[in-house]
Amino acid sequence: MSSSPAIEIKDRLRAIVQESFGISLEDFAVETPPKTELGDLAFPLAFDLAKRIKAATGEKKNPREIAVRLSEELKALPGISRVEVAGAGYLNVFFDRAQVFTNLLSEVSRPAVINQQLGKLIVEHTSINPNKAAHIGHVRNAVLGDTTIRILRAMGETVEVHNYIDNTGVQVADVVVGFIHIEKKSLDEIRKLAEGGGKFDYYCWDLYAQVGAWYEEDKARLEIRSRTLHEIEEGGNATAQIGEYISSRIVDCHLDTMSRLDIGYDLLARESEILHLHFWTHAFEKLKASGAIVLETEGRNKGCWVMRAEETEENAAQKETEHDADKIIVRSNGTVTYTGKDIAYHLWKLGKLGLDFHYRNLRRDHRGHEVWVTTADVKLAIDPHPDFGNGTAFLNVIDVGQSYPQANVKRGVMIIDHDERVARSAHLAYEKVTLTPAAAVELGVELSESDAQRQQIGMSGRKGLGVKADDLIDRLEENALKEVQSRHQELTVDEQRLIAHQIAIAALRYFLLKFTRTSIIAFDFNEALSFEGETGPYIQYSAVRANNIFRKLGRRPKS
RNA sequence: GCGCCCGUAGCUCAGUUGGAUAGAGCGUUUGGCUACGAACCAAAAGGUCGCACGUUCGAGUCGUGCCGGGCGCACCA
Repeated sequence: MSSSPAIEIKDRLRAIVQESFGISLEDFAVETPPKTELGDLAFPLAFDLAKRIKAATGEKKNPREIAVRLSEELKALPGISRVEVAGAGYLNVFFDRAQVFTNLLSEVSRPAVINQQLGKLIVEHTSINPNKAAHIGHVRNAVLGDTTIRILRAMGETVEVHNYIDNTGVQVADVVVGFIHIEKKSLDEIRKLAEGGGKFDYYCWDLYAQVGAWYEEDKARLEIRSRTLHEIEEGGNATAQIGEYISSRIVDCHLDTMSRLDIGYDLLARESEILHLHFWTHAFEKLKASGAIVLETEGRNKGCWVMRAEETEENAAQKETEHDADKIIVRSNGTVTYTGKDIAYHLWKLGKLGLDFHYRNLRRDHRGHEVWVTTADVKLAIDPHPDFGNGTAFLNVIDVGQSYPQANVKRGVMIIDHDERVARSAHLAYEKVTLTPAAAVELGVELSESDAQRQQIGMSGRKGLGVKADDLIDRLEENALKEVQSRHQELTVDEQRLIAHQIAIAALRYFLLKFTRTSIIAFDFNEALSFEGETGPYIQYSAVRANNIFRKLGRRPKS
């Protein structure tokens, strides 16, 4: 058997059906019978065939008869010990288990094929605002992205991993405001603080929450925010320097946190470069030339360049009424919205922009892999560098709340160049991680009466409410270390720590993946810290035991 | 108002293109470490798959309409 027994049998069945009934099948169902006595695989195919034969010829066929005929043809296939027809027409297959197992074993130990069917995929994940420590919700993003990448690579695909750094956004501006206007610190003082050994990302976490409260006290202070943001966007001034320094240090912290989880990146693409290297100017021309955006000369959006909502029959009638889904790309004051900047970035990702970043090395990560970062400064640029961008599709791991802007980004890119590479690009959406009231209390949060009644409480960076990633990993490692020490006193402390670390990250990664992407995870400490039952450590335990069995057999599968 | 997501055992969740008696973990109860590692295993109890109608030989799964919870629909990102 070549690939998997199920696929082999399916192929054979497809051929039999074509030959015997003249019907060409697409994919069809395989299932596991409810009891092992009924077989290893079951095909409810005969029901479907009966229906199709009746539709085509009007002839009524008994599903059971069809199943019997299929079973006789199928018996000869190697790896099958027998085939039975059960119930009203199920086709149940029994494996020659020894042979199937042996084949599977050699299959598993074979190296991954080089597939490359999809060209170079660009997967963007993590993309945390560089103004405070990463929390558990950010880790859900990173783990989902990293695992997707591992699966694609295991399938032989080529993947380039991006982490988008929004270093010129409002969130960075807020922390800059905190340092300058609340703490009255100079760049040197901030530098001293960041390099002083404490956790700078934790410091900013608290400061960011303070800034939120500070604005609340006096709304007039919001003027300071927009002025600060403007200076950061423009660059080349003292405020921008502070912003640059803070966001870079926080990115370091994020990379350290992600390294603990064995997550790495190829390229950090920074928003400041998208601005300063005029990516937008080029994208703007393309958007205009393709007719993707139009300048409104009247109405509410007068003076803006907008991407018109897709006209469907349903909304055509509503077009004139109050709700209008047109997306503004350029504001009437001439500045670009985030959607516009993201369209420019995505055109670059697919090699459709006609411009490139400059690049420099940032660091080697925990695996010794070189991480690159974009730069606008030619003097800092390192050449040669890997060929970034020019992907054949992009996959963006971004929370589901951004489905609407993400859809607009894809649509904008699609209008400029309508090809299948864009069509198969996608927003990999996931839901957020919230806190159970119990978890919030454990974090020392005082709950209002209405909050205590709720099933879940949203994390809020602005309020400083959330489970920091490093704290959680620390707790997991401590718990795991206790367990390891109680079982393996013969190991050195370093060995114990290494094992505890591996167990801890398995627990966390598995915990974040075991839920459907689109379901909200209400974070519970007990559940997340558990090593028993349906957990990562249980899978590790199973793998270790299986390996020990192979070792005792005198051979082991390559992992 | 429009759109999206969620609703399945006491709790947290699986359930692939519609298929046989709706599953797992946690928790509860019972039993098991001189056998392949007890971070485990064996077993018991536990269900109006939110509600209703429809399509189908067959619906947790598809359609329509409701109910409950959450989130989008900015000249924010």
